[in-house]
Amino acid sequence: MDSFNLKAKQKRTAGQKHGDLRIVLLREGLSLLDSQGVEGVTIRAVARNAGVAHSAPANHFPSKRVMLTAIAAKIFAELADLTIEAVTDLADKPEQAIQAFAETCFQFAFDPPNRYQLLWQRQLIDQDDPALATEMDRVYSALLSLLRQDQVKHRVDIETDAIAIWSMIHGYISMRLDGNFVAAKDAVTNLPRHKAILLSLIDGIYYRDS
Amino acid sequence: MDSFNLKAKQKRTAGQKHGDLRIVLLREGLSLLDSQGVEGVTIRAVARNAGVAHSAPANHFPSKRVMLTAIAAKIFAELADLTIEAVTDLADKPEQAIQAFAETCFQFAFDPPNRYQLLWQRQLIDQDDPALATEMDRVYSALLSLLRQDQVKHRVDIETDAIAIWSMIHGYISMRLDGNFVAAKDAVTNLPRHKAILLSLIDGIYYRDS
DNA sequence: GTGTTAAAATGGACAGTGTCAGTTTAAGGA
DNA sequence: TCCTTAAACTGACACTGTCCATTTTAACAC
Repeated sequence: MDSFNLKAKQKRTAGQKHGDLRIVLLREGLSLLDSQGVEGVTIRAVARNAGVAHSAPANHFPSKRVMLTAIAAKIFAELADLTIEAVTDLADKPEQAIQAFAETCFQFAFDPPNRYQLLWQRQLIDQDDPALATEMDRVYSALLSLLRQDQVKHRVDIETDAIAIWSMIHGYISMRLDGNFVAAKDAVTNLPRHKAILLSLIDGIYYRDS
Repeated sequence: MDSFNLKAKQKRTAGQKHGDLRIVLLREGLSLLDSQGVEGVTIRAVARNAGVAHSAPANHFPSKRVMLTAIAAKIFAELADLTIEAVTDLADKPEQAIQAFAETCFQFAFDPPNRYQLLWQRQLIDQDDPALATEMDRVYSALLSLLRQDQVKHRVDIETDAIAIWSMIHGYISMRLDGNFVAAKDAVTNLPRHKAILLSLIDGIYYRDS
């Protein structure tokens, strides 16, 4: 009933009913993504769940594409935070760092299973969006700097190694999310398959020419 | 004007105006996929291009999903033919065979760029469709039998190696098609990057423990 | 030839979508 | 107190996939 409420009021610009509809819309969009998949995230459904008119989101997102891009940026930011944290303090153990990086991506992609897929749907989001690109670069840079820090003589370009690692991680996740692979253990190593597939690649990178 | 025409007529069932609208629809659908991407493939657009009413396709495909699945099966069949042909006569040269298999996938995915993507859109097609699954298995089996034929002692399960190879191929293609990677040459080997990324993996598979 | 029949093609309708236009509401500054 | 302006509203539009009743069409039995 005093300065606190006053401040809150002062932050609201003219015409606003919610404190900040944009934040509410992003939250409801993410909720719909988790519960119904990306096709459940319609402008009108988001507006319904937020309790506003079907055209209210247009004031905050000029198109559905922009709204989905904003949701994807949030998801990317979370992935970037997790991967960067996972490889911290593993700079001198590149093989472990690669495994930790990959493991983080796997867990992130499989746990709430609809989020990861949105990140790569070019028809739905604008991958040139600056906010999105920044977060995407943070993930890729984490992997790249991890390879730069170690002392191994790379037979191919460091960027090629990074692309190889990322391609395998992303490819395996994509196939799993599409339902083409199932979670399984490798028959020889008894490791979960997502760990086992990295073995050959890491061997190829770190033990070649030896 | 004789038995040949008669046979053609006898094949047509009652009510048909086109010789076989189903085939025409699949052709127009593929054409729209190539020219406008998967979002251009609407039932009504396919019907328009085929010169029939918007509801005519319903007689041949009970839903859009089924129609897209049929298109995807055609695409998969072509990929299967190409990959199987590519590894023929390379049974005793597994490394070359992997490269040939991968190269075929790359070319197929990049040349008309919209076809490959449809194959993995679970929201759009039914990957449990028998016709589709059969063609999908032909591709995977080509890779799997290629690994089974050679005499290398695998440190991991053969299926794990197959999944690793396929994950990398599929992951790289996906990222390229999404616009996240660009065609480039590896700075060290001077190979196209899509060839270079396979090097580490093949090294890891065929030269480990040596 | 003449009906009969059943598949195929038709036009119309429906709910849902993204987007746009015009209108109303409400907060903050003059 | 009035005015400005951003936000939210109602309503409409074209488009989509899907369903419906109807009509057309070609093969078959007689």
